[in-house]
Amino acid sequence: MQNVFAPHDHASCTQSALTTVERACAERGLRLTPIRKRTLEILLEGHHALGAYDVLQKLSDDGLADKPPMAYRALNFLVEHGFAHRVERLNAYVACAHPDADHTPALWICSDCHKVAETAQAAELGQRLGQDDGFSINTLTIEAEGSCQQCRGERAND
Amino acid sequence: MQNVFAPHDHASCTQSALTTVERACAERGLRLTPIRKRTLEILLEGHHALGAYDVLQKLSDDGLADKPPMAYRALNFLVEHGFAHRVERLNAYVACAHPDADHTPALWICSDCHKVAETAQAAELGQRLGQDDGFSINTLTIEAEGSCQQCRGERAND
DNA sequence: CGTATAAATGTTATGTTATAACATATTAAT
DNA sequence: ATTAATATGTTATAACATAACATTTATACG
Repeated sequence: MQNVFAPHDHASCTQSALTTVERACAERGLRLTPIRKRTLEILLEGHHALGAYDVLQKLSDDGLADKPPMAYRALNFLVEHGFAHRVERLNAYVACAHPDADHTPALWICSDCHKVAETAQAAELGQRLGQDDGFSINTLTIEAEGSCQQCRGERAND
Repeated sequence: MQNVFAPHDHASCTQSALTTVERACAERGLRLTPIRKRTLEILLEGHHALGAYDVLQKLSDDGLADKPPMAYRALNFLVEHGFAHRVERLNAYVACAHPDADHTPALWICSDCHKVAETAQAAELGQRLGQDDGFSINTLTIEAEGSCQQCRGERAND
C-alpha cells in the first residue's frame, strides 16, 4: 500500500504523479489537454474520492468546464488510461497512486478520514478465485471500507 | 461457486432459497412482509441483477408498490440481512445464492449472459490483503466482470 | 382488552449520478 | 490546404437514490 493515510510530503507526491502521467501520455500519444490535466490535479489535491459533480464544480471555478459531460469525459479519460480509478462503492473517483504500473487495484476506503489508498497486488488473486469455475475475468473490482491504522490510533487517544 | 451459469433445476433452486430465508426470518424475528417476499421472489426469478426500478416495475405490476422508496426499502431489508446483495458495479441487486452463511461474497458478472454468480470465500482474503498495512476492514466488495465458462463454450461453437 | 410503542408502508418532492445526441472547434496526418 | 480524427460545447433527459413526513399495521405489556 502506498500509504496515503500516513503523513507524507504531499507536494512531491502530487508532483511525481503528475510527471509520471505527463510522461506516459507523451509515450503513448495521449493528449493531456487542459481539462484533463486540471481534472487530474483536482483529484491529486488530496487522497479523497471526489464525485464527478465535485470535480465539475472545481473545473467550473477555473472556467474550464461547466457541464456534466465535460467532467465525465475527463474522468473517463483518466480512468481508461489508468491515471485514476473509479470507486464503485462511492460513485466517485481517485487519482491513481502509481499510474505507470499495469494494475487491478484494491482500494481501501477509510470511513473516518475518507482517504482512499490503493494496493496493486489484487489481479492474480482474482484470477485464482475465479479459476476453479472457469470464469474468465475481464475487470476486477476490490474495494474495502473500514478504518486505517492512523485513524484507529487517533481514536485510541480519545 | 454455486454455479448459476450452468443449467440447473431453477424451480428447486428458487424454492430452497425462499424456504431458507423464511426460516431465517422466523428464527431472527424478522418480518418477511408481502412486499419483501415478493421482492425476493422477483430477484430469484433469474440469476440476473435487477435495478431498483426494474424491481419496482414488477412490484407495481403486482399492485404491491408503486413508488421508489418502497422498492428501495424492500431491497435494503434483503441486503441488510444477507438475503440479497447489491452489485456496486451495476447499481443493481441479486438474490443471495446461500442466504444462511455468514459471508462476504465475491460476485462474478458474466457480460455475455448477464448472470451473476457468487462465491463465499472472499472474506479471509480481504483480511489478508489489508493486514500488512493495519487497515481494519468493515465491509469488502469483490466483483469481477468477465465471461463464464458456459458462454465461452457457446462462442467457441459459433 | 386496549393503549402505547415500534415497525412498516404510503406519499410528495427532490437530490444525485450519468449519458444520449448532436453541433462546433481543434489537432494531426497527408 | 484538405481531410479525418479527436476533443469540446450544449441541450436535454435518463437512471439511481433518499429526505421528510403522514398513515397504517403489528407487537408488547400493563
